[in-house]
Amino acid sequence: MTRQRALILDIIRSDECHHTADEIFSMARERMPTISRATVYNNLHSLEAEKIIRRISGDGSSDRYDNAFIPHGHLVCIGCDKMTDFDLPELDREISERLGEPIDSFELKIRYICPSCKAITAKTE
Amino acid sequence: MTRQRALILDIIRSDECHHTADEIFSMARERMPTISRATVYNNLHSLEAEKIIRRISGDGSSDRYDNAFIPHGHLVCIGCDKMTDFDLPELDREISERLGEPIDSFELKIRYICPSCKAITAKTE
DNA sequence: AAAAAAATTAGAAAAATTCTAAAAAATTTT
DNA sequence: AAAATTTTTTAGAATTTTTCTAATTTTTTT
Repeated sequence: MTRQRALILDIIRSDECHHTADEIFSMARERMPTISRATVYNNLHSLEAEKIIRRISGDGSSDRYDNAFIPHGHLVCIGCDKMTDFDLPELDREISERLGEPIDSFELKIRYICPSCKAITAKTE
Repeated sequence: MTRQRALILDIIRSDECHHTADEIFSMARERMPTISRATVYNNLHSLEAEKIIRRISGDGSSDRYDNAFIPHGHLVCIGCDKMTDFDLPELDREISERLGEPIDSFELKIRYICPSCKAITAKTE
């Protein structure tokens, strides 16, 4: 556990949003101006491999990183692109039952129109 | 519907595997040597927007494209990286019930150890 | 058939990620 | 605690992936 690794982990943990590698790099730079981009990528990979954080595939854009706690999915609004967590405490059990095999992990992304975008659409029509 | 667009769609439809944009470009080149990379990307984007095909976020690597028929998830083996389809005909209804909102679409990736990798692991131990 | 609109092309540009080799930091051994 | 070893970091180059641009071609409309 190096200072760089601790910093990267702290950035991911102290913020409920899911940041891209580049955002994490920029935020890390503010607190440690010599940190290298490669270090950020290296640590994101190793932290992911150790299941300390989770990678969320970017919908088109870059991947994002998430604090890996309880299993949950992600709601992505097709209007404003905002991403929010969606609790799914039973889904991993349900999947492995349906599959008949134990699973390692899952990633679920749900595209929908968020309440505030829905309100805007309703007003315009 | 141009010849290029038809070719790209045919490549995606005539193969059960899920290819990356670059693979689709290479396959398209074999059949139409003048087709441009930008055309492949443009068409993949528009076909996705029209919901004729689906994009599957790449687990680390490039995104892949899939024939968008019935809702299904993807099994990805953490041993050999192979990706297979996994039928989930009810999941979109279940999600929108749990969410209390209609959804546009979902993408589910399940990481597990496939039967053949499991057999190899069992043998080695 | 001419005009307008849309799509394609090739290549440049941008963005995202990985690689490399040297230096620094951390860990282990003596 | 010093030396040796291993691991990590650094900076920047290189690679990979995707997007953009402006000119051309194709398609559609008038």
